Amino acid sequence: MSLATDAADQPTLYKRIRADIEKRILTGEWPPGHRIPFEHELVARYGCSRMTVNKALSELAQADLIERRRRAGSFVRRPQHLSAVLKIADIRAEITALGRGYGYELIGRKLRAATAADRDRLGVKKAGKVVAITCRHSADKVPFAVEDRLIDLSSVPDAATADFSREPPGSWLLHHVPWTEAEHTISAIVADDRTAQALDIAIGAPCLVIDRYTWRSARTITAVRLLYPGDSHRLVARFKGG
Amino acid sequence: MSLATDAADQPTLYKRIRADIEKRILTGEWPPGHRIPFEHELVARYGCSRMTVNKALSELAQADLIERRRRAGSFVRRPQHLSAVLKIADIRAEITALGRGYGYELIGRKLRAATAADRDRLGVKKAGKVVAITCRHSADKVPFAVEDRLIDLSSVPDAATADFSREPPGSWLLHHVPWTEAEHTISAIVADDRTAQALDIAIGAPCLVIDRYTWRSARTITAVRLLYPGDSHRLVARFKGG
DNA sequence: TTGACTTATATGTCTAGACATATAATCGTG
DNA sequence: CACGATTATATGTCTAGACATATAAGTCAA
Repeated sequence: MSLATDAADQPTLYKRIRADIEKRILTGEWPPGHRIPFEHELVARYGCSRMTVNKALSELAQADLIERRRRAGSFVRRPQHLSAVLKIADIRAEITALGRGYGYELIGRKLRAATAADRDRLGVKKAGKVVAITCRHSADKVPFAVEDRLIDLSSVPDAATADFSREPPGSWLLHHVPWTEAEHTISAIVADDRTAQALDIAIGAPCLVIDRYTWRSARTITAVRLLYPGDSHRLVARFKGG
Repeated sequence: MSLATDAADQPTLYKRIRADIEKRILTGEWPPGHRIPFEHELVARYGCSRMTVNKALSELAQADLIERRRRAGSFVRRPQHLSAVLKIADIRAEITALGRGYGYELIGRKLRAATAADRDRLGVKKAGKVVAITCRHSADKVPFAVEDRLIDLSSVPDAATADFSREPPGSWLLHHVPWTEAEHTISAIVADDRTAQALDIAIGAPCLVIDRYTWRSARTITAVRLLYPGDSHRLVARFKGG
């Protein structure tokens, strides 16, 4: 997101092209919806090959600054305001990567015909069976997060027989089911009786909540709610422009 | 971020390569620090040109999943754990985009020599003056968030004379100061007396907290803490694989 | 042992083409 | 005029090279 355009900072051509366009977008000179020049126009303007321009535009597209449409051109996207993007990952990998000892406990597992609440939560009209799983993840024996998950068995039949007493469902799903879309919601709640006990915190203590829904081409796979102790666990992200 | 590797879903080669590597990273098969195969090895394995492999790896690097080092190779990055990436944007634009009426109130503004706490919060050794701003954003007259901000005047001298009684400091900064790096931390707290009053919620009610630090090439620009009512406001992100 | 120099190598960027593909725009027909 | 078929075009992907550049690793001298 650098605004610099001088050759000293942007030695390479494609970065300069990218930065030039980015600047016009960020300053509002090219508002959302504005069509940016066609590749062949930029090729002419910068006197380079199409691949160089394409690399610049592809990166802007990957960063969601522009949207590219075949035959139509490339357009400035509406800014994603305060949208949060959480990389999908399973908690086991997260804790292990922190160099802490990972612990897992299956608290409950139920296989049942989907109730109205289940269908609502999964966002499906009619559902057959679902698996409901509650489990706890800990780091160095300290409760790290509690997980409350629903898996749609019509999308993932194998989940009916998977052994979740040893492997966390998140890890299992990541290995067995590819996903194409996910949605995250972050919010905050105060711990109720059950949550407080599971996380070993006081009733009324703040909790960070992440709700994640995962789809595979319009089929719901799973809905999961993760509860973290809000005053100890923090989600940190650092990112760079340029 | 799809994990699919079948040709039906991943028609193009570079996406398949990217997905294959991503899967190994996300499942933990290739842990942080692991060196992924060299470009020429992937070229041999997939039987394609180097540019195709390079495009796959470049995108993974842009997504911060891997780090590329000349002469050394490409390495799996430490996951930003459950890292949250919040696109920088100001609340005014966010509320307006939701189609709701934006309201703004400056609660307090102080220009002062930086105290020890200020320096600590801004992460600077010695600082001259700072501006401390407290304000409230509302959507359709309902409190949306309270903002508590510190601006380093040695980095942004103009902020001393800016009129924050009408324009929110976030919007002002976005228009006046380019940033190169930002860090976000998300956590949860329960509302204290002052927060509860500002957000018109009960004391002890959950609040979502976003702390944001912004730099411009190693110079701290601003530190801001945003408090949202945790049970009403939600940060949502939807993203796609592929 | 240490520091300076050299070399090998993996990535970084770029080219001038190619064919594929989605789709906006046009044309033709009922 | 409405609607289906055709065409033109911008992007999507890919190739087989090229030279640049940062740097890990090895070499050699003080």
